Amino acid sequence: MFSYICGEQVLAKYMGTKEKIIEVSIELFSNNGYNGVSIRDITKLVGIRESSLYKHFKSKEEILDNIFEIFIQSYNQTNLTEEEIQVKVKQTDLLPFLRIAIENFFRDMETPILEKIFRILMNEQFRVEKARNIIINYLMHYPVSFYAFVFQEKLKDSFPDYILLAREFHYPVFAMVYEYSVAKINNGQLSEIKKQIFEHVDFYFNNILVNRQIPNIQL
Amino acid sequence: MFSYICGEQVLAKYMGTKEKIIEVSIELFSNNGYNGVSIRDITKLVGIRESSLYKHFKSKEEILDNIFEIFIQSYNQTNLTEEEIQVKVKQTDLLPFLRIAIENFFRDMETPILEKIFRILMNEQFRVEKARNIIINYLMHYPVSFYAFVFQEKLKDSFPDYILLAREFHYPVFAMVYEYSVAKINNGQLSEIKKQIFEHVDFYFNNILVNRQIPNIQL
DNA sequence: GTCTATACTCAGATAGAC
DNA sequence: GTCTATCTGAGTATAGAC
Repeated sequence: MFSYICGEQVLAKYMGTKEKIIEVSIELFSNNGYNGVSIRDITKLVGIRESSLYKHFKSKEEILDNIFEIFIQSYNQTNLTEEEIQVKVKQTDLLPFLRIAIENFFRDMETPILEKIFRILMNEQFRVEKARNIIINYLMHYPVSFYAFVFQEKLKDSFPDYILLAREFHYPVFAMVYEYSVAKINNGQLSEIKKQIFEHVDFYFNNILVNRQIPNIQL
Repeated sequence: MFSYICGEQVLAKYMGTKEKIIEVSIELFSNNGYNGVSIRDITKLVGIRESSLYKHFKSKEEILDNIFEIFIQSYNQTNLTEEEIQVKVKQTDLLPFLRIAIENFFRDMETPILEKIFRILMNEQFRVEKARNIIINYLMHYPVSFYAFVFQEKLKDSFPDYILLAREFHYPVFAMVYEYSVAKINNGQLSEIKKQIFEHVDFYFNNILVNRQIPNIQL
C-alpha cells in the first residue's frame, strides 16, 4: 500500500522499552480493539509495571496516536515524486506495471506490523477521526491519484476522466485487500482472493484499457 | 443492501424496554464501540437500573448478538428467490435494473438503524467473528451471487465468468458505500460520493457490458 | 527508568425487597 | 420487571522509594 512501484520495505526496527510498548500494543489492539486492551495487559506483556509505562507515554491515547504515526511515516517514506513515477511509467508496459503495483501493495499489506495497524485503523475508524482519515486518504484517495497520473501518462488524451478510470481500477483492489485481511483471521482461502485480485488486473486491462488505446500509444 | 430489487423497507418497530435497550445500544455502540460503552451508559439512557437490564439480556454480549440478528433478519426478509429475480430481470432493461439495485442498496444503507449496525459491524469485525462473517457474506458475497445470476440471465453465454463480472460490478460499490458511511461521520461531501457510484454504474455498463452483447439479446 | 503501593473510578453482574 | 444495595474485579493514572 506504500510502495506502488519501488517495492521497498521501509519500517524502522525498534528495540527499547518504548518501542516494545508500541510493538505489544499493536499486537493487542489489533486483536482486541483499543478499548478491549488495558494498560495492565500491555505492561504485563512488555514485562514492566503500569507506572513505568507513563514514563514513555503520558496516556493510553498517546500510544494509539504513535501507532497511527508509524503507519503514516511508512507510507510517506515510500512515496514517489511525479518525476520518479514518470520515469517508471516510461520504462514499463502498462500491464506489468499494474501487476507490480498490486504486488507491492499486497506485500506491504502483508507486513505483519502494517497488517495489524490496518486492522486497528479499521477497528477504531468510527470512533477516532484520525483513523478514518488515514484509511480514506492513504488507502483510497492517494492510490486513485497515483493511478490517475499513471493512466494520464500512458493513455494521453484518449479518455478524459482519469480519476474515474483510476477509481474503477483501485476500488475493487481496496475491497479485496480488505477481504483478504479478514480471510486471514478466519484462516480462510487466501490464495483464492489473491488470484481474484490479479484476475481483476487482467480483466481491467483487457476490457477497459485496451479500448482506450490510440494507434501510436504503446500500452 | 437488502432489497436490490423490490425496494421494500422491512424493519420491525420496537416499543418495549427490551427494544429500547437494543435501540440505545445500537446508538452507543456505533459511536463508541462495544468496549467503549458500559451497561451503565445504556441503562442510564434507557431510564432503568443496571440490574433491570439483566431481566432482558443475560449479558452485554447478548445485546450485541441481538443487534447482529436484526441486521441478518432485515437482510433475509428482503431476499428474493431466483424465480422472482428472473421475472424482474425479464421486465427491466439491464442499465435501469442496475441503477435501481444500487438505489435500493443505498437507501437501505441510509436507514438510520442499519447504518449504525453497519458501523458496529465494521468496528467489531476483527474482534468478533460473527461481525466479519456478516460483512463478508451479506455485503460482499451475496450481492456478487445476485449480480452473477442477473448477468447470466441477461447475457446468456456471451461471457463465461459471471462471478468475475459481478465482482467487478459490486466491489467498487462496496468500497464507495463504505466511503459514504465514513464521509457521513466527517460531514463530508455525500452527494459527490453518491454521484461517483452512479458514474460507476454507467461506466461499467458502457465499457464492459455492451461489449458482451450478442445480436439477439436485449440488454 | 524501574519498582511498590495505592488512589480513585468504573466495569459487569447479582441478591433480594417491592 | 423495576428498584436499592452491593460484590468483585478491572480500569487509568499517580506518588514516591530506589
